[in-house]
Amino acid sequence: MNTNNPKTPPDTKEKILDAAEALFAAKGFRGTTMRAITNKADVNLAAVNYHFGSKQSLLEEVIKRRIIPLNRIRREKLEEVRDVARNKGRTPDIKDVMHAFIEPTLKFKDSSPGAKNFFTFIGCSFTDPDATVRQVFLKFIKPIFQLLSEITTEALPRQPYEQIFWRLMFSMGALFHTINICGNMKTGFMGINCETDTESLVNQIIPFVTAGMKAK
Amino acid sequence: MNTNNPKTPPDTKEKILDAAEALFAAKGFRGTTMRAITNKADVNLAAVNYHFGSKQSLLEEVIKRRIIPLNRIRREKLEEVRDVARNKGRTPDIKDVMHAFIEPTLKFKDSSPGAKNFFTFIGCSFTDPDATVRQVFLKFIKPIFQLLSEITTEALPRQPYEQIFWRLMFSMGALFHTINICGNMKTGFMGINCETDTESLVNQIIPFVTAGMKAK
DNA sequence: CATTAATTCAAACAAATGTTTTAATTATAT
DNA sequence: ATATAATTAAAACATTTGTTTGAATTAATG
Repeated sequence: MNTNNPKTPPDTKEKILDAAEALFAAKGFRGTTMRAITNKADVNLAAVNYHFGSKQSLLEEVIKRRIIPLNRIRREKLEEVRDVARNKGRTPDIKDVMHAFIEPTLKFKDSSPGAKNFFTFIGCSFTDPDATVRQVFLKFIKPIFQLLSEITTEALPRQPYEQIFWRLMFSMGALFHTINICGNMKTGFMGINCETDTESLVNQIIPFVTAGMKAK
Repeated sequence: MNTNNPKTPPDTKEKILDAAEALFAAKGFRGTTMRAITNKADVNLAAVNYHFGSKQSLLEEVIKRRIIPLNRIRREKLEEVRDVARNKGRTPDIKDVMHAFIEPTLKFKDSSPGAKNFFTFIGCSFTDPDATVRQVFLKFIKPIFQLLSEITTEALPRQPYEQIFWRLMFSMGALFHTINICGNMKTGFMGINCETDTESLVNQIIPFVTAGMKAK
């Protein structure tokens, strides 16, 4: 058995994960067939069931592989903002809070070639009509969103929780929609080249959501 | 032939449209089978192919039926904001522009029982990984988005178009995400009852996107 | 080297899919 | 009422789906 031996060339398991990730991003979970995955990965059709058990289990592994490190980064950045503020005896700046969540999320796209596909997949999955996909994502997003909403509450102590909740939802909507546009409409949309580089995209979205969170 | 005779009880075509709409919203286009549609509509399996030709054509009819009247309302409201401003020799207020687009969109949900399902379907379709669904929606949304972006440019003449474009994207993201949450997470999410009434939802989102559009 | 375990492979499986067909039924019009 | 068109119905069709099987092959172990 080859459990991540760094010497050998791309594992069968890894080849499958990469292929599935790319196809899920392009065609969705339901739209991706086992045959498409195994063809792209250049492995036998039975390999997915042999190594992962089922298509559903493969989905979970595809998601886990990227979301766990991504969530660790987001958690670190969020906690840093909170701790720095606490040490100064202040409330966190909402702009820093938004930045701590959004920047690593968008930057994540550039971290590796496969991450870009995953990034696209995230974008559609949060609103996937198929509960199968949505629930797997929600399971991983819920705790980090919990932390985000706690720190946001500290940053905006005068706003009622319901308002904070909805404004965070609006911000997440803006973020996920952006992620999705980058993934799906590269060919341009309404006369704009959507291939804007990540840096300037962050610089666009942060002022928008910050102003939105502070509104009125 | 019964082409919308108001006397007869629900047409077969209409029963199919209603059933398909509800199922597309709940399970997505790919996740909905012809058998599920015809069972729910209580018609014969062959009825969809007889009346609509194919599943794909049915999809287009489901979308057209609601999006055309919805777009007419949005267009009217947007043009009114533009014309009122012009008659006063002023630039439109961005808050009014946002309101003209968002309010009828959200209110549309309450216009009829079926509209609520369609509403949910809109939410997922804009980010559907399946190009089939996305393209049908884009075809209908593009002209109205064009108008929105023109009037927004009049309202914010000092912002570069690229910035306006992205901020509109963020606003659309917030809106679609909200639509989707209302459709899919009725059971509550993060300790908040997402069944907020439309009126207060509008009152939440308008200040958010308005502040975002004006930021800096 | 021999033996055992792990992996790959081609083929087949059962279930589900959108669509078509052909006959029965219902409505419409002359 | 009769002929004609429109609709419904049950069954079958050809594909495609995820999964399983059992033999062949490769790698690991003694």
